[in-house]
Amino acid sequence: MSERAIHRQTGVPARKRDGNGAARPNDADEIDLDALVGHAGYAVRRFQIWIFQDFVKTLSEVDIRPTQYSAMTVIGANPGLTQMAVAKRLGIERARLVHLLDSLESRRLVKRIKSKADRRSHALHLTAQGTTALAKFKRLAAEHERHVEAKIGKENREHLLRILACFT
Amino acid sequence: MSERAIHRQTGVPARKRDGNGAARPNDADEIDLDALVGHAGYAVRRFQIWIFQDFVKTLSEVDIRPTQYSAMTVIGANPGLTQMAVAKRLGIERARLVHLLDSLESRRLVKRIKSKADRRSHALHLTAQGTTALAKFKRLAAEHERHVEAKIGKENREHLLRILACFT
DNA sequence: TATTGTTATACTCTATAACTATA
DNA sequence: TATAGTTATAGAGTATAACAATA
Repeated sequence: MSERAIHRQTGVPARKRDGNGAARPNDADEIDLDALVGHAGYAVRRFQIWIFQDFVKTLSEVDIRPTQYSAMTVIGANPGLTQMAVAKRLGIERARLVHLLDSLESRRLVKRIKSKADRRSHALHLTAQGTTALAKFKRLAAEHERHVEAKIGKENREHLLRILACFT
Repeated sequence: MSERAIHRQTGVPARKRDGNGAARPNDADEIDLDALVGHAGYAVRRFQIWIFQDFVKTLSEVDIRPTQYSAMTVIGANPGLTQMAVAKRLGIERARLVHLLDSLESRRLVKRIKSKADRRSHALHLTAQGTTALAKFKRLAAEHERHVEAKIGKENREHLLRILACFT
């Protein structure tokens, strides 16, 4: 056996020459991220992917994704909002919100009511079923939040929320 | 003029009844985010969108997006990496990386070299032109990073990097 | 004229599955 | 049989533009 480091899982040499004159550190923990380590955006993107996947997994039994959850939460707390208001508040394209509400409405979680004051717009409400469901979604989302806490630490999570409060 | 609060920009009444019995706080700063304020994922998502857009805008003159930048940076610092190694290290699907490299290769920024050691794989390198270009991309990315610093503060940015270091 | 909701299009990104050529 | 790269597909998300109904 060579004196060269062997990858723990694959048993493949961690580094070798390929005949093109370049070292090939194809073992993930040896690859230099270079400038990326100083970019907040890179860390945030990786974190966001982790959070997204944990959220989807934790709420998989109710089949609710983050954007659906955020829309229902805002509608639940502010019954009667128009689609424009929800879209602006959450930073979602109004065209995108149409499909999102279509899916929630077809599941009888949300309803659109024609506004009498401005007949162009809809007043958004949770259905009775939607209200019950949202309570469960919130319990599962709180469980997801505990996963975040376990991953980065209680104080770090709270600090993060304070740092990013200006974006909400 | 009514005594009711008027929206600063639109001059539209901030709150009104729509005849469906529900208050409609359709003014963005009056809408209650409810449980969302306690979710790290919501804040992170909003932050990530802001960062993404600022990055794309700051690097628009060179037409480079965050994922392209991260791939070129890693290839530049680790010449000879295989596609699999880059994909795993950056958390990109290997199928997605194919198209990403196609576009970089067609712009003569990156080249694939058939590996002699394992003829299934490619060794990735920057071209001379790619090396020069990456230096400019890095200068612009540093400028973007200063925008982040200006937005959340120097210390908060550094703290954020430390908190999220475990995801890079 | 401007706005709300809608439809449509295009492009990015994520997530798979399957194919090929190699190992 | 397993892996690297590729191709293809589907769904989510982003970014536009245009249209009908209404203001």
